[in-house]
Parts: sequence; structure tokens; C-alpha cells
Amino acid sequence: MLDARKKQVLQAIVDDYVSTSEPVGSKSLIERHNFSVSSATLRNDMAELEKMGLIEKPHTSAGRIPSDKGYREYVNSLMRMDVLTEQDKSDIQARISDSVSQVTDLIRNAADTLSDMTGYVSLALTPKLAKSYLTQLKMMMIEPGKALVVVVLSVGVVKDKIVRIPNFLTNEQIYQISNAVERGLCGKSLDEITLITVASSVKDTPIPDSLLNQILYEAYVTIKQADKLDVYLEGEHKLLSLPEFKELSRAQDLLGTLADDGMVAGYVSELGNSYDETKDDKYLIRIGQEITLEGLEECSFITTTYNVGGVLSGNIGIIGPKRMEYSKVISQIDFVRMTLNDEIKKLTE
Amino acid sequence: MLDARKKQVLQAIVDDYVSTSEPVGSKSLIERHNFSVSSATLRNDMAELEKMGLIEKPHTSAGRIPSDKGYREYVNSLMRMDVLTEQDKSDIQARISDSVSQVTDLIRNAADTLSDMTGYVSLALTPKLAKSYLTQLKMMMIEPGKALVVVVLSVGVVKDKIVRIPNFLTNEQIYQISNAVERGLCGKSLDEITLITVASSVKDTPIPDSLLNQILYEAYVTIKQADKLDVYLEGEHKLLSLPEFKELSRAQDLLGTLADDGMVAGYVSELGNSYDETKDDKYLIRIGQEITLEGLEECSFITTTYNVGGVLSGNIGIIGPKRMEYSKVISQIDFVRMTLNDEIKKLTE
DNA sequence: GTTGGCACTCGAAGTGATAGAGTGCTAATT
DNA sequence: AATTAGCACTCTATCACTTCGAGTGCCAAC
Repeated sequence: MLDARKKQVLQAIVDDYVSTSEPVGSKSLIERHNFSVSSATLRNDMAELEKMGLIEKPHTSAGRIPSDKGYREYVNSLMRMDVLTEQDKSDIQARISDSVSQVTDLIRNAADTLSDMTGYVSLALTPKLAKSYLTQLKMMMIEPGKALVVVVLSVGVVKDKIVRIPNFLTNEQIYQISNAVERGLCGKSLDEITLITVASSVKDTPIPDSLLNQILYEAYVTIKQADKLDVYLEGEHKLLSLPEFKELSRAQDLLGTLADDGMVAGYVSELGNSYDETKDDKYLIRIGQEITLEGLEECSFITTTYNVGGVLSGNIGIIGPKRMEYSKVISQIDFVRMTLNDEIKKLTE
Repeated sequence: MLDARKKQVLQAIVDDYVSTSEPVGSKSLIERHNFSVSSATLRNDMAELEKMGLIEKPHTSAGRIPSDKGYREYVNSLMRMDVLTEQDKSDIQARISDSVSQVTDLIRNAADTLSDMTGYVSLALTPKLAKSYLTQLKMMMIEPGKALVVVVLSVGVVKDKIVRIPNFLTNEQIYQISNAVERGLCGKSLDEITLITVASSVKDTPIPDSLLNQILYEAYVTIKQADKLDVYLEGEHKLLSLPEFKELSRAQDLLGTLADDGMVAGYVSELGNSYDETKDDKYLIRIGQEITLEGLEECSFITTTYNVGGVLSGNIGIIGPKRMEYSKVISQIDFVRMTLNDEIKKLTE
């Protein structure tokens, strides 16, 4: 494995490359760090690190840059954790709790804060609601032929939709249907609710089936639309100022991919399944080629989860260059996550 | 003023520059168009057009490019309108009406379509709701201390919010308050609703003022938040492939400005006030320096309005380079606008 | 295992030289 | 008076060429 000095060398290379974005050579390594050996020795070490696939040369006569594997090694065992200043902490706190009236405001604030602090792209996914259960369902007539369906879920999420109903349904009938459906579905999780459970919830109302079909279908759709994952991406343009994207075509690929919210959301929620529960692994770090989205080969993902109402969790994180101050960013994400969790708790209980 | 040939020359210059993005010279002008005069004559004409400020030279020995004033002249009186193919029309139609369940889906679809067709950035603003009036207001208890407020406006817009209420308020009391507020405010426009009108709506209920204050305030906030303008921007990354933004710094400025949704929304809704009602001016075109947003000096705005429920109007349009196929884009926007209006009508009535 | 030394490599940056597209002006032509 | 041909001039883009410097690998010596 890596002896102590090689570790130091790799660490120094990553640190230097992160801060300068220039390939780092043996000589400048000596200059910037207090190695007690000569540059020739470092050259030997670097040759070995290269053989191990941890660093690489952009071309023959250049310095070295970390490979994906090198970053991985760095992240897993070399970096030192960063500590946020009290000032930073109170700034984050203040920004997240600024003028919120809903959980989504908090999530959005958290993502905005993260993007501004790191200078990278932040992303946030609303929680998967499949496990939340229905607490209330109200239908009310707006005008003949139109009704409003309001669905309230266990974690305080509300969804509404205006739906068409048969013209001749009366206020009273709507009220009956509404109550019946609510009684039938209350306490069921979104997972469990299907067209069949919806239909069976009204089987002993005196309203003819022919009238019910349409409205039950609409109720079902309204409930199901609550399950949609929303994704929020912020700060895409900040990536343009990074040297890795000075070639327009790279930047284009990247922003093109990020523009497809759905794709990013899908990827991140997929990722969500890889959290290793056993070692309470709070972060998921994906580096370079480990990311299977096109155009993100030069990027790293760092995501974590936040909690809503105990049972539900959403994702929040950042997308930045591989060449990232991992320790700083992680500590920022960590604090944002904690603050977000606290604030959500405050808001919902 | 401009004699006929000078008009042709200006038109040809704009057309050529739009399609090639290269300064156009007298010789290539002759080659590409059927002028019955020599290049020397065109040179004289071009010198005059330049004196009039309609075209300009990037440097001494280059061809000419249209100035903002030149584009303006072109747009106002030179360009020929484009006609969409039936294919295009039915594509647009299909995309806009694809899987919609709400007005906002339509608006979003319309903006997405516009961006994809033009290859530029599209933007859409939800209508200003200030003139819409309240048709229903329901409050319902979710659990002790928490209630759901649902506001329905005349055009079928629904807003909801979970609010805190005093713990000991009963279901029955909420119901009374809800009804009283609804009775008091129904039919009032958002403009007219203030904390005072909200408060006076409940003056003859038997519930003590001290309990009412908080919940009335929350109701008021819920109503007012319905008035927020939402802006939707799509396709920012597409601008990166345009030659005018091959210098990264320009692209950065542009995307940086566009990232501030609020700023763009503010600008567009300001613009909205300049539609000239007298000549049923359906489009608003702003070219280059006419735009007062930073970083958009090389861009043009084309916006138009769409209609919701007869009285309300929102904005939709595109942001592209000054060097834009105006006639094509305008005819696309025109058709999108018409289709959007139709579909909204279908959906809401 | 470490070090100094050296030949070698390769990209970045600078320097002319050249070609080409364009202009403005003048004098001749219609 | 408008148009045209011709010509000298200007400016950029590009290509080949050179130089410079940071970095490497390797070898012989410590």
C-alpha cells in the first residue's frame, strides 16, 4: 500500500491542484510544502503513484494531476475535515430560515445558500412521498362541472387540482363522495392507493357508478400527482467561470445535461439507494467517471439526505468540478443538512 | 429617407448577417443577391447607410453588420413575414396540449415548445392576478394548532397554505370563521383585499378578537401570496452555441443575469406596460441596447401576451441574439400564443 | 533509499510573413 | 447625376517558426 510519504505526496498534489488548477510538478511541490527530501525523490514517488493509477500526466512534460482514483483515495482517507466559523454557521442559519412559510421554501433556501457558499451548482430533491399517508381529502364544487380536490398528506404536504365532474352532480353529492373517499383512504400510504382502492372506498354510497367513475379517476390522479419528485437546481452559470469549462463545448455538454431536470433527478434518486445504512454514511460522493451522466466527467457529486417528518427523506447536494475543496464543501453541506433538518422540524411540528 | 435600393441593401445585409454571423461586404452581397448594379454602387449605398447609423463596421477593413437601429428599421418595415408549415403548426399544437392538467402546464409546455423550435431561451410569466377576484375561501383544521387555507380565484387558480392557529380553536369555530371570511371577501379582487377588509368581514361572528387576529393574518397572507408572479425560463444553455457568446465572459454575464429570475420577471412585466393598445400591437420587440438588463446587449427580446379567463394576461416570449430570424421567430410566437390562448380557454371553461 | 545532474519533451507564447476580404477614393462612363 | 472600374490601402486571420520554461526520466554517485 501507500507508505506515509506517498500519502503526503498525493495529498499535497490534490491540495495544490485544487487550489491552482495547474498540473503540479516535483519542484513546485517542494517549494510549497515542507518535504524533507529532494525533488528527485518526489519524482520517484510520483512515478510510483502514477503506476498505481492515482495520478496522471496530461502530457509527457507536464506536472501531475490526480486521477479519479486519486481523488477517491484522497476523499476516503487523506483529507482533513474543515471546521466552519461561527460566522459561517450563523449566516447559513439565517439564510435558510429567511422568510419561509412552507417546507419547500426551506429546501429552496438551503439549496440557494449551498450554491452561493460553494460557488457551485446546488440541487435539491423533494422527498419521495410514497411512504407518507393520506390524512385528508376534500372535494368542493367550484361551479357546475368543476370541482377542487385537495389532498393533505401526513407530513403536511398539500396538493390540489381543479377537475371536471359531470355537470349535474350536486354540492351534496360531491360532499358525500368526498367524505366516502376520505374515509376509505385515510391513513393509507400513497403506495397503497390505487384506482381499485379508490373505487372500493365508495362502494356503499348511494350514488350510481356511472357518475362516480370520472370523479374517482380525477381524485386518483390528484393523489398520485403528489408523488412526483420535484428537483431544484441552482447556480448552473457559476460553473462557467471554472477553468475546466473554458472550452465552450464542455460547458455546453454540461449545461445541456443539467437542463434536463428530470434526468438529474432520476440519477440522484437512483444514487439515493446506495447510501450505506450500516455505517451511517451520511454523504454520497461520486467522482468523475463514477457519474454516469453525460458531460459530467469533470464533475463530482456530493449529496446527502434531509428529513421530513421522521419518515420521509429528500436529497440535497452540490455538483462541482472534480477539482473541488472536498473538505470545505462537505462541512458546508453537513451544516446545511443539520440546519435544514432542524428548521423543517420546527416548521412542521 | 431610404430609397428603394437602400432598403433592399439593408434588408440583404440583415438577412445575410443573420444567417452567416459574418460581417457582409459589398462583393458577397452581389454574389448572393440579384442586384442589378455593381459592387461599387453598393459600397456607396453602404457608406450612406453607415452615415445614417443603420449599419456599422467592426473594423476598418471588414464588412458591415447591422446596428441596433438597423435591426429596428428592419423589424419595423423591412422584413417579410414567415408562414409556418402545417406540419409545424400541428407539432406546436400537439406539444402544447400534451398531458396537461392545469393552466400552468400549458404555459410551461408553450415555453418549452418555443425554446425548442427557436433554439433560444423562452420565458413565460404567470398572469398578474391582481384583477382576479376571490370565489372561494376554505379553512379546515388539519390537527390542533394547524389549519389548511385554500383560496380559489375567479380564473380557477388555487393557492393553499398550511397555517398555525391557536391550539384551542375548534373545528366548529374554524368553520365559522372560514364562512364569514368567505362571505365577506367573495367577489372582491385581490387588489381590494387588505388586512382591513379581511378583518371587517368577520365583525359579526361571536368569536373573540384575540383569537381571530392570528388566523385572519394568515388568511390574508395566503390570499396575497396568490398574487406572486412566477417566471419560467427554459433553454438557457442553448445560447452557448451561438457565435456571439463564444467569449466565455459574455456568456457568463448573460447567464448570470438570466439566473436571476426575479430580475427578468420584473423587466418583462415592466415591459408589459408598453404594449401599444391603440394599434393592437401584439408583440413587443426590444433590441440590443434597448434592453436595460446587464449582459443582454447582444440579445433581443420578443414578447407577447396570452390570455386567461378574458381579463388576465401573462407574458410569453423568447430571448435570443440580436442576430435572429425575426420573421420566423415572430410567426412561431404568434402561433404559440394563439394555440396557448385556445387551449387555456378549453381547459378553463 | 536518496540525491544531483543532464538530456529530452512538449506546450505556451511570441514573431513574421502572407493571403484575402473589404474599404474609400478617383476618374471615366452612361 | 448616378454608376462603374480600378487601384491603393487596411486590417484580420492564419500558418510556420522560434524560443522559453517547467517538467520528466534516468543514471551514476552518495
